[in-house]
Amino acid sequence: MPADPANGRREITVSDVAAAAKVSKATAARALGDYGAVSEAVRDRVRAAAEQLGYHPNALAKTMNTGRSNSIGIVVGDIENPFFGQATRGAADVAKAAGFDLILLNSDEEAGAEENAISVLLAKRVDGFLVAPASTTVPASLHPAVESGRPLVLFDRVADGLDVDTVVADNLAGARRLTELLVEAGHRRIAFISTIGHEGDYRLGDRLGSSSVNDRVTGFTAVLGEAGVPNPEAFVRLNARRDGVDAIVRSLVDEGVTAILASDSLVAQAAFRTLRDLGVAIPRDVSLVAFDDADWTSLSDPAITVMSQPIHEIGAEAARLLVRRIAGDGAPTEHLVFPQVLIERESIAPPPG
Amino acid sequence: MPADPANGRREITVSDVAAAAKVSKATAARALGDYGAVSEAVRDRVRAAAEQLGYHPNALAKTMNTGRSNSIGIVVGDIENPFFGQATRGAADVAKAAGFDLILLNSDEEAGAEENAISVLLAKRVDGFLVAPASTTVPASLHPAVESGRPLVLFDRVADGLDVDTVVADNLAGARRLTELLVEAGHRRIAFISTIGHEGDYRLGDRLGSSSVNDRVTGFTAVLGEAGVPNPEAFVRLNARRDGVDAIVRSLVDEGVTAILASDSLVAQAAFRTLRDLGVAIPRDVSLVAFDDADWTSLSDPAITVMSQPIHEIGAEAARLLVRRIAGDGAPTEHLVFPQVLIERESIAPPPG
DNA sequence: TTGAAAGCGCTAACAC
DNA sequence: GTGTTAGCGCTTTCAA
Repeated sequence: MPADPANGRREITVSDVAAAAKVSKATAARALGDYGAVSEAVRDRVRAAAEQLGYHPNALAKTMNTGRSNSIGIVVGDIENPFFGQATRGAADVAKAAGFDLILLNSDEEAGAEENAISVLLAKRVDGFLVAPASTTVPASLHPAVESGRPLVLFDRVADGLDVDTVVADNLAGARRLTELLVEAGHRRIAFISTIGHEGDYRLGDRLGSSSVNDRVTGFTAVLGEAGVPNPEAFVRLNARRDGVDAIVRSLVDEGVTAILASDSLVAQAAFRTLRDLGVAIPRDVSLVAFDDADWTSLSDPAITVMSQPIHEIGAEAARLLVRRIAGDGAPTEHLVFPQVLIERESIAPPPG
Repeated sequence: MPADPANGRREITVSDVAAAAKVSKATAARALGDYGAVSEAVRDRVRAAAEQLGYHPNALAKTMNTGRSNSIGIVVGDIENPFFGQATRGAADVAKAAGFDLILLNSDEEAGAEENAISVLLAKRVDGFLVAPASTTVPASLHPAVESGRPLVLFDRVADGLDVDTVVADNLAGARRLTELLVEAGHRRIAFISTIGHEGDYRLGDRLGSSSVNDRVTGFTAVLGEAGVPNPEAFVRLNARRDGVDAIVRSLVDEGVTAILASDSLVAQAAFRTLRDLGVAIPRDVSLVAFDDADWTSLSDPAITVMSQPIHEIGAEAARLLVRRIAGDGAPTEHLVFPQVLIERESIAPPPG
């Protein structure tokens, strides 16, 4: 007695409806599934029988035949992170409008978990993938998705050497602008903090595991270099997840850094707390800027100057692109880049002294 | 040529692997699926062939036979809301550990969308449902889920007249405590604000559409009544989504209210902004307290006194319960209630004057 | 327009 | 331990 969970009842099938309506299974299926040709009379009769019996179509059986599941797999770093919450919502709305549902998996930014997620989605025969890749330099975990032939759209990050559609924000320009603001205010000792993992000290030209962080670091060090700051790479602090933002900020303050650029709002939040606990005044003692217009950044005292990204739209656009690919759009690979917008608030001041 | 998307290739099946390994389909399936009895030699041979051919199991076909899809449907109000982000993450982790994936749908707190979501999940033959019901007084949209015989666990809210498991926080006690704090500080004109929809003015005994908000209002008015405040129900402001928190707060200030209890952190955030824009000092002119320890509440100036809920744990526990039910646990319906914990900060002061 | 029959990829008896 | 044979619930030829 398969196809039924623990409880006793058997699901109503097309056969049951067909029998009740006194037509063949094929005809009942046509009437129920809205395809092929069915006379109006028969159609109504079948529908009535279905209603009467409480028929619920089995989408899985349909998928077995058509090869289409009407589901999209989405792999995010962590759905609890507001960034992914917003992107997922944007994607969900577009997907739903196009008749797709989302199967959601968290990767925790780990390649292993990501590969696992892809494999689960592959087994469930999703029609396409939406992923914020954990590693954009070694996107091996994405290969199975690519090889499956099902469309894959990357969002928030691009991946090296993978010919797939991507939807990201202009992190390079955003980082440049934020850094310029700090430099113009007179800062020279500016630190960049990110949670991204990286072996050893950061050196100019190193490729970071996330293309977006990579672009941010590149923009940051470039502007610093142009401003005549020697060894700008020495101001890049990575591995903040492992080492702790708190510890990093403390040592930065000791080292006399006068400004901090946080790579995301979670890092900024931790840095803000540490500075406050340390009694270091923002922006009088240390200036602080960040990416993402998280809600707290406009509520804190002082409010934080941020580079805002159209997160919702990035998710939505990625889904739109994916839906088009699923529909068979064979246009060349697209790489969409959304502009970021600066929101100036009160967290920048000239360096002290 | 079914079972394959737009592109040309055909998926590798158990039959292909069986042929390559020169065994029967059944044996290949046993080796691949890790069930039944297979000799080690054959098992290795089959696995090697599978690897070689690039075999990926079709979970859907498996579901057709076993009746188990290893997916759980989760219906939340809005995944962009931090509350649901956290609860979903809690649920996702437990689900994954038990071998289940999540199919995520947003209801926007509308019964229609919720019913739709349930029907989609039913068609996809999820093994169980996790839902934060849009309406707990008229849970009609949940009936199809209940009738399907597949387990359903409600979280954050209970539903009237539905014999299903629920996992919620103790909103009544939480609201009482928060209100007591305000009363003890000397407040008498205290307003309660929620986005929940309600026809006409709130009257004592009205059942609100969300059991959690209902409990909060009940606790709030009870404490006010015990403190001798006449007509406490007059201080309950609902429909804030429709009318706007901003407009409500402005009129409240005009009416000389000296304290506000926000039903959730999103309402609190909007209220905080309005008070700030109005130049009304918190807590000197108006005290403000809220539910949920959202990150901004400890970063704002002043930091907000809140009633914190174990959101992550609520999601996790709901998933744990559901997984047990799916496994066939026939124990009586459970109603889990988690305590809320008060976090005192600086947003309460005696009323002015 | 309708029906009969085959088949999607897998599991589950049952026999050997 | 292995193979044979039926299905799961649907769609899809192909005839009638």
